[in-house]
Amino acid sequence: MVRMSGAERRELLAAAALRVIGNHGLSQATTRAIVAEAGMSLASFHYAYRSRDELLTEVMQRVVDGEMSAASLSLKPGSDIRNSVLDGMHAFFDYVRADPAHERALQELLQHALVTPGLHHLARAQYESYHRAATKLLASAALAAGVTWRDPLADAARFVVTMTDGITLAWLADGDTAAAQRTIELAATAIARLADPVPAEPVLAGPAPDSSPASSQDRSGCA
Amino acid sequence: MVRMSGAERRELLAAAALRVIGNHGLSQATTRAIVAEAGMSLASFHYAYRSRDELLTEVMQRVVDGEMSAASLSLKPGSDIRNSVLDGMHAFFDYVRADPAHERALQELLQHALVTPGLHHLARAQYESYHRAATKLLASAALAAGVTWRDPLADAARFVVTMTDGITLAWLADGDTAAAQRTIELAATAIARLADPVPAEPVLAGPAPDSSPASSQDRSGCA
DNA sequence: GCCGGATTGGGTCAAGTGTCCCAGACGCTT
DNA sequence: AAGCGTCTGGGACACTTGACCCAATCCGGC
Repeated sequence: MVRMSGAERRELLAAAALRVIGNHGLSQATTRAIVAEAGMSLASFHYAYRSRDELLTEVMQRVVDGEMSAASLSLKPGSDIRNSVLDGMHAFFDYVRADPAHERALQELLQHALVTPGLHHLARAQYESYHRAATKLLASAALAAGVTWRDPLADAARFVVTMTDGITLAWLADGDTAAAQRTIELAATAIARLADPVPAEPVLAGPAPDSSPASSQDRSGCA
Repeated sequence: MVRMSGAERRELLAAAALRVIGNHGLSQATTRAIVAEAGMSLASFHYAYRSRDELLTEVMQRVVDGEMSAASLSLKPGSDIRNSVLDGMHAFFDYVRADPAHERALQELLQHALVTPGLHHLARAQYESYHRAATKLLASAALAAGVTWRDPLADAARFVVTMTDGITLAWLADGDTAAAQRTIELAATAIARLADPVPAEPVLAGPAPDSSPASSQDRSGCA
């Protein structure tokens, strides 16, 4: 097999690990299964990582850093806050549907972090990054739509992540896309209702925040 | 060790399996770990179950049947639909907080069902039972509060489960009880807003539906 | 062209795992 | 008391796993 640097191999192994976890579960993500998925040998694995635990910890760290996160919740700037949120949640859901194995992998890693001594902070960090991403998007959407959030932004962000998590879990379980989309409608309404219109006044023109669905940002959805 | 019937032993092993899964993850739920938790020997295990897979499948089936489900979402009949929903969600959350390992076990089993050939139907059945329980509770609450649900009951129920799932996941990750309780407030408002008051007319007296928090019913919350 | 660090393929080992087996004990029925 | 079905403790076996090892190869720098 072609030689490559340790850093490159680490990335390929981390990506292979996510695919094996997502398709077969964490139990089946043995070192042999991961190197087979990556097209490598065990020696290369241990050249790149000291242990399987080190690989899993790095995969989780990369998820938290956003390098391997799930769908970004994004919003299209628009005049109507509800449509903005709705568009963003649909884009998020399209991403989930495009790669459900990825979502399952994130869930498995979250559970692993919750029960593994010394790793709980990664579960917390994962949700902090989800909440941060949601906070940014809600701030951008509010600016674009000319609204303010009545509740603290952190609470609204948590509310958004609550819904994207719940929508994802139910859909992974029952595959009912139409029902999930109806839930998204209800969720968008609920989120939009947290907003108040800004009193009418001259709007200061400025560039719209960059929040395209294509950007690979921290997600504010489910694990 | 005291002798007992096969049926009794099956129940004890299933309960022990849930505890091991919740505390250490599915990977660590080996036959030896489970019998140690149950205070039995391997021979007793294999007297009760043909294999580890059979035990796990039965545990999941029992979860679906509600025998080992999570917190029941319950509602206190009241005049105000929002307070009814709020009370119920608080009761649900209290139950989650009382035994987070149980919630983690349900999550692990759900993920296992999602990736294991032949078991996906159990994941679907699990959510169907959650949705059924939520549907029943929403119907009872509406009757008690003198409201109707604008949207189809199935959609409202799915919305409820979406929120209880999301609230549970975020709390398991970051342990922020106060934030979770603020999310519950927002969720209760969002759910209550799906209701319309029934037009004023003589109310036909009838027994209030049994929906006490103590009853061990199918949950309508997270996996 | 040589050298040395980087990287590799293939193998090995100890530990753990799921499953199976068996002699023995227990308890109920006759 | 005997017989028989049920249940048990302890052990064994084949397989898998994570980690480690080593000779060999590759490739960049000098």
